[in-house]
Amino acid sequence: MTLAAVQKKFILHWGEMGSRWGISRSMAQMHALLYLSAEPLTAETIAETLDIARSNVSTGLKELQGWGVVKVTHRMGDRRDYFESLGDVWDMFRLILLERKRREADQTLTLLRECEAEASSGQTADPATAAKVAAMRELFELGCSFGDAAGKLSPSAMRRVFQLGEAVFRFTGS
Amino acid sequence: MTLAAVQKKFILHWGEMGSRWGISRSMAQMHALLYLSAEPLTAETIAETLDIARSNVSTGLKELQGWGVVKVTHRMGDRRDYFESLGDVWDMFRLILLERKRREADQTLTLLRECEAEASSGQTADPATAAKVAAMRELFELGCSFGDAAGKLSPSAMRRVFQLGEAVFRFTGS
DNA sequence: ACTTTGTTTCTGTTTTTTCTGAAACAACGG
DNA sequence: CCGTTGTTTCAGAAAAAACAGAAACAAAGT
Repeated sequence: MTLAAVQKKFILHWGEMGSRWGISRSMAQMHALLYLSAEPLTAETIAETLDIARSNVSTGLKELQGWGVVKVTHRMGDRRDYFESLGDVWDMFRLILLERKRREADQTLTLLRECEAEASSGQTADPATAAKVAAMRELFELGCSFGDAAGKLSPSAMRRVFQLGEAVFRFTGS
Repeated sequence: MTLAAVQKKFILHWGEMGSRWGISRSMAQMHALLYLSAEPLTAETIAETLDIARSNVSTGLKELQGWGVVKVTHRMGDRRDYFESLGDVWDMFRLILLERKRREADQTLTLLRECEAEASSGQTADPATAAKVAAMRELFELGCSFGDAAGKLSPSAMRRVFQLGEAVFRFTGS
């Protein structure tokens, strides 16, 4: 499989972005490739096209499936797994948002609650600490529930929220 | 300077979270320490407290100032720089959001526009690619302007948006 | 002007993360 | 039940990032 210049550019940038956000470069590249591809690809094809180890592809694909952004399909008379990305960008965005919240924000919120309890009851820390921790806890609490609500939106509803943009905030402010 | 158990816990977790989001562990720890601290600290104190190299602290503080979340202050009769974090979590959130958008999303948007132009005019790529790139470009476009709008909100307004949560989306859906 | 105090830059080291290739494993058809 | 085809696991290698310490640099007081 040969990539056009545009496709290469897109895939490389996607890989770069991934690595800045704590997602391994090759995994992000696989995702980009599958997203651009008109039809599902085999792990073998992906490995050849991106020139990365077969095993690495296998691991990455498993991980991408864990995020919910890649699915397996099959063809009649072909035992191989074919992989395809979600087609809808808004759906992908939604899934990544939710998953990331679940893995990181929820866990942080739990810890912040523990800290808050310790800080307010404990004698060791100064009172300022307790207040700071509480403020942070509130931010994460509100952020988590906001994220949950956003994650329930349909792709079209989410798109509309983004489109309205400032208008949404004007509504809130009034 | 000695840290209470709660403070250590908070700082270590913050460092961990940072590294998952592409921010170096030590920088995130410095930020956490300054956030918790009731008063501004010198670079020296930070280095001792967190047990990291003085030079590393210097670099990290510069970077944190670049993000706008840390400021320098001074004391009468003391030549040293004292560093303090922003006190308001919403303000910090806002700044990080904006800065991250500026550094990553804007740059991606530019690239996507280039790709879109190449994909639609060029002959090399299949038509599916052009459509996929265009959809992604739209997502980033709307996301960027939404981010800009959100970044203009005052801390209290932002807090209100988060609090309203689902209600905001119901408004949008109607 | 020089010394003291404080900050930054830079190079090499360490640590962490990512990736590879081989070997183990699984499933299916003949 | 064995060979073929495909996937996964794992230990070690490679790459990237983060970090330490020394040396250079800056500024201010004396």
